[in-house]
Amino acid sequence: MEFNPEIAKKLQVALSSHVSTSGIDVGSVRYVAGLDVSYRGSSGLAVAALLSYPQLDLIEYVVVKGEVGIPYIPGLLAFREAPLLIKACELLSTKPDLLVVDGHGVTHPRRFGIASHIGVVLDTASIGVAKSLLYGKIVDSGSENLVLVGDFIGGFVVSRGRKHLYFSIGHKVSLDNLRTLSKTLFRNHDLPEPTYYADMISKQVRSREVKR
DNA sequence: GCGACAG
DNA sequence: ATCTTGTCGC
Repeated sequence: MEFNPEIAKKLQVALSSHVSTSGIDVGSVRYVAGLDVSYRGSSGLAVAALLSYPQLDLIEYVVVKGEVGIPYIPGLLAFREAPLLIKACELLSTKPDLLVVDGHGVTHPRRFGIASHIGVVLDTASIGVAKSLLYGKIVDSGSENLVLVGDFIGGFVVSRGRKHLYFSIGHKVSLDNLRTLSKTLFRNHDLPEPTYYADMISKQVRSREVKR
């Protein structure tokens, strides 16, 4: 059976009802996983980097390689990347209390971006961190640039270095949780530490394979 | 119909 | 995301 974009969209609409925006206790979070994928043609390399929280030290990482048969279609990114990322996540020896995903959560046309998708599938709290806006309207509240999806606040913009990062609610996370995380997930880079590690490891493994 | 469009 | 060297700036 081939990939059907229209059916995929209906699936997102249906699954979006499972997203929870009620908060967790960030104070009890001990492990955070950063998720990212790099490519070499149609070969995807997914990385799940596990870090301690709030120390943010790298504890372990899992790399999963596989052929990606679905093309990138704005709004349907999860169908291309989530399968490999979920596998990598499940192979971690310790279950993360929070997932930091490359991309958006509820700031999505059907309120079900890849961060929400993975969070719901793994029944784990998650947030999305994207480098550009996909959907929603930016509104300056005076203290922050919020991302509105309809009349719902799905996230906000974080200025880090010279770039803007779009933090969004994924699953089982509240706006206040997101605010706390946006201030405690950074260390010495422009990206949240979990994302930085996942991204770094992914590209490192990829270039290491090109040489052999 | 036109433009926008995560990675 | 990826193709790609050096270079400008904090």
